[in-house]
Amino acid sequence: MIQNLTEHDREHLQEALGKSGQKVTPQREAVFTVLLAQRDHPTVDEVFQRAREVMPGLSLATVYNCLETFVGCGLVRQVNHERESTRYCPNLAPHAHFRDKATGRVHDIELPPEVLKSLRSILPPGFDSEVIEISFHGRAQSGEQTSN
Amino acid sequence: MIQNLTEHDREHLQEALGKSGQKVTPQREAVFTVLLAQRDHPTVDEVFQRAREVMPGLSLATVYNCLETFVGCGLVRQVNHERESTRYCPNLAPHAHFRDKATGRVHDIELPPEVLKSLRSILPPGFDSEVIEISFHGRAQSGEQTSN
DNA sequence: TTGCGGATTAGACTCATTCTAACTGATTAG
DNA sequence: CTAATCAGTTAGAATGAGTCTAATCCGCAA
Repeated sequence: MIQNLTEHDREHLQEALGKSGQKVTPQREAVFTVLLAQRDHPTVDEVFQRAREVMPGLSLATVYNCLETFVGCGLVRQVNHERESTRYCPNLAPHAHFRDKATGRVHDIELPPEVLKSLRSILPPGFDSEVIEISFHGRAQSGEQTSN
Repeated sequence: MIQNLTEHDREHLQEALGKSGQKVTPQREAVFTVLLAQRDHPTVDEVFQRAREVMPGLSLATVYNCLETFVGCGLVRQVNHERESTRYCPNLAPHAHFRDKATGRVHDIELPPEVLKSLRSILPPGFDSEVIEISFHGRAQSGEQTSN
């Protein structure tokens, strides 16, 4: 189920962590592996359950720590929808999120550069934004897949 | 500080509540008044504090109830930023939100129809969205006001 | 006057997240 | 080699926004 990291992914992990003076640990590797293995925007708890299959001693606190670390060094994005539990997403390309009302599932929606640009353009002068979050909420015809 | 509702606002409240078979109560009036008096995206707790000045017996649970009711009948919008406490906004025109990193304050950003349209257009067929939330996070030069 | 139903209330409860303090294990300094 | 250090990990306690529950209130209809 959960593959090991490819050489490429491991390097990616190591480089990103290294840049902010942090190390690859077995726990971080396990959590990162889980994120890449199934890109369905898991919650912390889901990551925890999945990672435990591979590393039974892993603690929830560590999963929180790892995910926070990854967010800090730009390896993954947080996805929030209203007050539901935070989800995590290893897709770094600019994209929006669509939450399906019926299933609760989250889909990535590609965000073309020109749309992103037009969004940035609505900010009045003096406002400088680093992060834009766009989330749709509605219904997807069942079977729609934008898993990515 | 907290004015009474104008005749117009009271009618607005009554009509919106009435449409979903609910009544104007003193508590709902107080909470609505607070929302209109200071459009700074207050949290539930802030609404609670402010409304209490005018109606000391008011309970927190009621504030939660009122706000939920208002959201339900389209009188106000919820504003969420990451996992911070939910804020409430009586601005019904389509707009985005900008959260100032430094102050935590939330500003409304006008959303021109064509930008909204271009956003909708990125949804693949089969995705049908009722709600779009757009939030910026960054710095506003101090003094910037988009209070509205 | 009684009964009904929606609204309100205080306080208990939930649950995601954060905090704390102890522990581990690798690396460095003496 | 031994000790000190330090990042990382861990279990469990603490936090806090939000929800639930059960009792009460209140306006209205029978």
